[in-house]
Amino acid sequence: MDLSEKLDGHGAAGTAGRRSDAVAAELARMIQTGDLQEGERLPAERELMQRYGVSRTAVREAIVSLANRGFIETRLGHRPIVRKADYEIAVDRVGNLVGHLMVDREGVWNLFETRIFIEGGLARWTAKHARPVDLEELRSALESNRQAIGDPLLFDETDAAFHAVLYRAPGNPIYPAIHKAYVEWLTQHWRSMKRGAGIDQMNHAGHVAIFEAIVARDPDDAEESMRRHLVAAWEFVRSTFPTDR
Amino acid sequence: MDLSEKLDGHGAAGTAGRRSDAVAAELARMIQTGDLQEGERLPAERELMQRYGVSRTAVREAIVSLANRGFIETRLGHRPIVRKADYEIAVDRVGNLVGHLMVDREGVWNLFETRIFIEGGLARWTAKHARPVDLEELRSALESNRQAIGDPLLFDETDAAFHAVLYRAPGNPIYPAIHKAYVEWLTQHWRSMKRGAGIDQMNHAGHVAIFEAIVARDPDDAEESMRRHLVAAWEFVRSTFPTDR
DNA sequence: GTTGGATTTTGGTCCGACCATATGGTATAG
DNA sequence: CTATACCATATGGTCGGACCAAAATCCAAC
Repeated sequence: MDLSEKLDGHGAAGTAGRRSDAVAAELARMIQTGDLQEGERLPAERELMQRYGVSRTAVREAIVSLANRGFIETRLGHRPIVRKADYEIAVDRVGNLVGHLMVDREGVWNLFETRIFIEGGLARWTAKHARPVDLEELRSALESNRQAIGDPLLFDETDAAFHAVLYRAPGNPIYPAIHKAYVEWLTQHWRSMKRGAGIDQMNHAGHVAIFEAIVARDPDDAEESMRRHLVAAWEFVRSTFPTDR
Repeated sequence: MDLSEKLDGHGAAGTAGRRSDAVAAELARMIQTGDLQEGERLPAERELMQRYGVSRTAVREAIVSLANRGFIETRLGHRPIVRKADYEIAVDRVGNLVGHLMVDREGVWNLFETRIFIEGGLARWTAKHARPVDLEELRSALESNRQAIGDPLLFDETDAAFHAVLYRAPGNPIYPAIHKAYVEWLTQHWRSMKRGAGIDQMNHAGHVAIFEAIVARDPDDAEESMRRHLVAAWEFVRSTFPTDR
């Protein structure tokens, strides 16, 4: 097939956009419809150029495009491998796009504010709908967090794990993907904070308050506790910016 | 400069990854640090190949990569233009990554569920913190929506505008970007629904209930009204899937 | 000063070649 | 017979030069 483009000799961009875009679109379609299964190897470049009647250059640029969009994975000396993007990869990619928006206090605040919003809502949701198994997970995560007080690295880890339980509770894979992004994007600011031993105590206390509100099935209290917990955390994050007002 | 890579003759991938990746990384850095300002034109390909000591092929692939990531915008016969990605572009890009997850009912439901979650939270937030000007905007949007009953296209437009007010209210640019994505991603399913005149009536009634709860400053009622409104809408979206259970 | 065509710039494509890595099969050593 | 070293091949990565088409620019004619 010729991509339904009249083979107008070799040379410049035809009347219908870039050749490489046409190839990329065709391959992307095959991936999305399942003609090319996940994990399968893409045809070799030299075969694709014959199949679609374009040069290897065009094929290569199409492959680069697909790779950048996360549809395939390229390794040197190896045929590209089909990789359907999931929510995590997708959200991950947003990160390197808006990285430049995360350099000043306003950009980070915008992100952090959405976190307060979402986790507040999650705390409310969990207080209302959590199953016993969710509560048990939460209790367990809280205990691990308590034991980690004093060990900065371990505390951060168990801290994230505690919040992760809330993101998992609704059973929607989009939430954990968002949580992963929050952790990755905000982690650098978190790390640059010098923090005394008292900070861990305070954060753990926040977790306790959230947990207790949830087991008490008090949505309002759960949301408010979460909000207080995160706003307190923000005070430290914001302190990492020189131009504080 | 030579990208700090020993110019190991022309030929295959050096010891340090692809040449094009190195060029892309360097240009991306220049964009993020502001050495290349928004709207500015990138140097010509033939100049970049000299400046970095690589072939035009490598330069081109680097440019393709940057374009796919949204850092630059390419037009035929035109130098690429620097375009720093904002929240909208970023969220937009997630769409074409997870497009394949939006083909079955489960994927769409996961997305729709997050919409219910977020808009429920927004309704609650607005009921609690809305300024008079927000309420006025909301009232105006509601009136436009009422007048559009019967005109399918206009109704959808005013419907989205009504919800948009809620996304704008917190003053965080991330929320409108998310709303835009919801509208774009779910719009196709929405369109494929044949709907009688009564549906508009029902949806408008839902908006009225939400509005009244907000002006009454009743967060619980606002969230619940929004939830009912969206769950009802979901019933129609789900009907567009053949494998209903 | 404005307009319209010729020239220059610049991106898009093709071709053929070469190198580096990865894979697999084969011959050789144990 | 097994295991290892080695070589042929497949495949991706890079280069250089060439040509085309669209856009931008320049310049002369009006």
